[in-house]
Amino acid sequence: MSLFLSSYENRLDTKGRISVPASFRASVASESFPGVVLYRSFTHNCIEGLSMSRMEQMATATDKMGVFDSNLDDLSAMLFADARPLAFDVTGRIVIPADLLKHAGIKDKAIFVGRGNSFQIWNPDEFKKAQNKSLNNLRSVRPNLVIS
Amino acid sequence: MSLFLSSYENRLDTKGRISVPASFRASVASESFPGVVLYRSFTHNCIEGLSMSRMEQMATATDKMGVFDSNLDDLSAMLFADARPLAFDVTGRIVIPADLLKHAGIKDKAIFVGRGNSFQIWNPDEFKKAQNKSLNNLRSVRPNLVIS
DNA sequence: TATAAAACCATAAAATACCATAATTTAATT
DNA sequence: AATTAAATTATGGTATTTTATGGTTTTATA
Repeated sequence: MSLFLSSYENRLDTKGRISVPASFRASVASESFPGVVLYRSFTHNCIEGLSMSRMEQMATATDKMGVFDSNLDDLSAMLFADARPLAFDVTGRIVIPADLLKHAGIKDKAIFVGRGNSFQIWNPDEFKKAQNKSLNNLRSVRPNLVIS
Repeated sequence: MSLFLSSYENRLDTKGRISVPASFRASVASESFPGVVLYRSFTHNCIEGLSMSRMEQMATATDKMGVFDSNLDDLSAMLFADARPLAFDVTGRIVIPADLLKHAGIKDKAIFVGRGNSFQIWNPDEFKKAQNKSLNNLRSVRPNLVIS
């Protein structure tokens, strides 16, 4: 799976349909499930997005940790229960469920934001605000990302 | 077998019939047994659900762990003794046995909750409570699920 | 023969597939 | 470099299918 990069603002129609950016579609083009998996972010007012194979990796990871880990129980309860597999239609659109839209405060416009191995969907205005906040944090904290 | 994802609230009719969500039916569509296996959860007031092939995997797993682990013996005794294979009818419904319904406190509504490689069936109100609890736990503990 | 279980039939609502067009991007040509 | 042509992408509306759910009839069982 290639990375989700860059940001794209698209419009929702009356049925809640929205085009997934062509480059994001290309990122999951080699997958067996032709679509994406969405769920409500635990930490932000936005929607998280993943490929199905990534979701399957998570299921495998939970298996390995055994049935009786209670923290894991909570995590998978939230994640798998909330996850929505959404297949692309012929033109590359998905219908974002109403409760996800509500969680992210999305009405008629949404911005798809690349996050590498995942992506997010935001209300465009909310995203700008959050991004400014992040930028200010970065300027004061200056965390270090170590490669390899 | 594809993952059980998302949550679906359905109604029980006067005969105790309830539709298994179409997407869950699709998850077991390639199986030789056209239905699911249910048993009472050991940890929650809900019903656990699996595909038949997953049940067979568990049998294999218990075998591997040896015959002389008494805890495991108790576990598998409960599990296999309590498990009910339920075939779908033509429209994709099952009849959940009365003792399982009682254990989960289900009357006329039930919610099917995806758990990745398995699923659960809850009383909708009880599930909301349990999910809120999980969310609070997660926010304080922040467990880390490491992939690969 | 009474009772429960399974098969059968019907329908409203929701989800999905289909078709058409506008806008944008990319490529080709002058 | 500017203009045109072609291809891709985004968007809008409609038609069809699937799904959930209610009820009835038939078959099995005690």
